[in-house]
Amino acid sequence: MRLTHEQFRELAAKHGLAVTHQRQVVYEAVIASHGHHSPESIYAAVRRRIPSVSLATVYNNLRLFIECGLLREVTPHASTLRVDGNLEPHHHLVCSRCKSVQDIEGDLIDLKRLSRQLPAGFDLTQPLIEVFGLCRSCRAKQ
Amino acid sequence: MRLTHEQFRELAAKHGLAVTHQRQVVYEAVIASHGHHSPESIYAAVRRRIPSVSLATVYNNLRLFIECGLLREVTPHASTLRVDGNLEPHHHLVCSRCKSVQDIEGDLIDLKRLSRQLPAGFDLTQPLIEVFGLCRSCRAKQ
DNA sequence: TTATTGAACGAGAATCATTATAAACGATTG
DNA sequence: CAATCGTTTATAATGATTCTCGTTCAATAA
Repeated sequence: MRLTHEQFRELAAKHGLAVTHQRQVVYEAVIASHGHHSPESIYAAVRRRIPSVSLATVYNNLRLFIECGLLREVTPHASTLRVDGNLEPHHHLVCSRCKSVQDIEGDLIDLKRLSRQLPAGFDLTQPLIEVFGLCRSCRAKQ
Repeated sequence: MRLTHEQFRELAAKHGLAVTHQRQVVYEAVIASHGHHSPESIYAAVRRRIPSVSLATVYNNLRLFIECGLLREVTPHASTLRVDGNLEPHHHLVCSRCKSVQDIEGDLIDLKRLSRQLPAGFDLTQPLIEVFGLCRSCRAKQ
């Protein structure tokens, strides 16, 4: 805990973020709970240390941390359902900023190597792969 | 259009779906508009042919088509935000059914080959890759 | 240390996408 | 023709997320 404490102060300084108690605790809650967590579950953890915290504060700080690169977003798609009628094997190139999706053809992946690394029982029925980055126009805007 | 007409009747027969006018038109709207579309935009397209259609019908049928495999879902994550404090390079294995995410290590991808296929201007700042399939427990339930 | 100021916080309202419910409809079968 | 079953419609409900606004706090300089 001491470590993330220091770590957060450094990161905050580097990104010009004010170090508030709430931010510190939100950050520590994410780091302490390994895995991929929802705002609600982080809120629950933070509440144990700051009972008066508000859910909006958790959301605000998670967004802020993601934007600064202190955290990664594990759900980088558009927030509404998208469908694709193309059932041919192809992969997706997703822009982390504007959420646009482009198709790419070709075998990008070494399937043999991948299957060796898969955890037992995971079934790659239709190996759709998505690669994330910045699209041309978002990169230009930066 | 004639083609998707036939195509849909065949697909519907194969999956035991009733062929209703609304379904036909929803399916055709998705296929006709190449790309990755939201329920709202499909609704708009369908309305031009069936002004009385309801948005719920569009949602119902998109879900149905996805479950049957007539369409692919382009937003296969949990519907709530997830964050990850692990900034080390790693990739994700996502279960298309329960939306769980596991980490995998290793260079899965041939970056040289990938960069050759990238459209101009796309920036792979942090090449996070996600591979979709069925996790062990969802496969067991099938 | 204290005063100042802009940023951050908390509470709750508002918004938006999606799903559930119930009534009406339509096709099919007896 | 009546009964039935799945589909559609309209609308209500839900759930996640963002916004608003009054209050409080952290950073900075005196």
